[in-house]
Amino acid sequence: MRRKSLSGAACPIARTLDVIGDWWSLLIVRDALRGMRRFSEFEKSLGVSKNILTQRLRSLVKQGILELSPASDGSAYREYRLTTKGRGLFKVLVAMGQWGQENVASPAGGRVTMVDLEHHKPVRKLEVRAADGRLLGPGETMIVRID
Amino acid sequence: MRRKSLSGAACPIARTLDVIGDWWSLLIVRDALRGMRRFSEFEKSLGVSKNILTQRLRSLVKQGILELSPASDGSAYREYRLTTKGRGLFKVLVAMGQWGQENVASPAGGRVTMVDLEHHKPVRKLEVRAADGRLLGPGETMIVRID
DNA sequence: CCGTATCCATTCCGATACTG
DNA sequence: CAGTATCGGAATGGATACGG
Repeated sequence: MRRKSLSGAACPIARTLDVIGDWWSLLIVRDALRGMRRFSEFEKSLGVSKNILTQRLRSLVKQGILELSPASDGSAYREYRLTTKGRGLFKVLVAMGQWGQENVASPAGGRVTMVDLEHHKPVRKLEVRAADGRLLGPGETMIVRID
Repeated sequence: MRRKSLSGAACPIARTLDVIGDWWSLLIVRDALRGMRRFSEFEKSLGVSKNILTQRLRSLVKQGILELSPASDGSAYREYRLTTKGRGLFKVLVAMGQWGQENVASPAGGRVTMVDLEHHKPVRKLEVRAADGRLLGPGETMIVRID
């Protein structure tokens, strides 16, 4: 039988996995966040076959994570651009990247520890204070969203 | 042919997906973070068939995300407990949960906006100040790790 | 209760050839 | 360049029966 759909799950994590919980989607979003927009760019970066890439791109467009627009360089082709919804996955990718760097052996190095999601670039210095006024110290970790 | 392995990828996101980028692993980790430890608990919660669950649990143990220990209640069976490495995925799950709540229609409500990873519980009030001294305001979002 | 073993359907993925 | 069409192998997932 086929895989159960999680789209109606009460848990938002399950619903997220239902949308981007496959092998390629998040990697496509990662590349899109890096600025890739063209079919051939994704194809070369991922080393995925054309038919699979077509499937995944179509699915991401359908989900409202990517959208198609005319090419910006005047060529006859279209581009895949992230929507606001798609850019929201940046946080998920940052978390996965950090975990991977800390927990899965890598052939190379590099670290990003703080990221300003509004401007999509690293933050060098940041002061974080807890509710009781205490200043957070080295080693402490948080995910923060300002409301 | 078979799926390419991403285990040697330079990108830590790809390496992470190589470890937990399948349909069930993150949901098992989610349940483990909620306190589940027994085979039957996962089985009931996920509605997954026994053979698949066996496979996934074995894989997670092999990856060092779960570990087996004797049952704490005196029964003859074993428990699956998260390792430190496994608990590190908490951040990934929080990010996915937030994205799902904001971007995928749900049958129910509920929100968690700030989480203290050290104590694994929500934070009610938090003040965040950028490098230039500016106080972050409503709507701004960051992922922060104190170094 | 905690799996293992088997079977089957579906899906995924890669390779290749082809088209406008 | 950007796909579409088709193929086959492999992995995935579900159901069920069985065993310690």
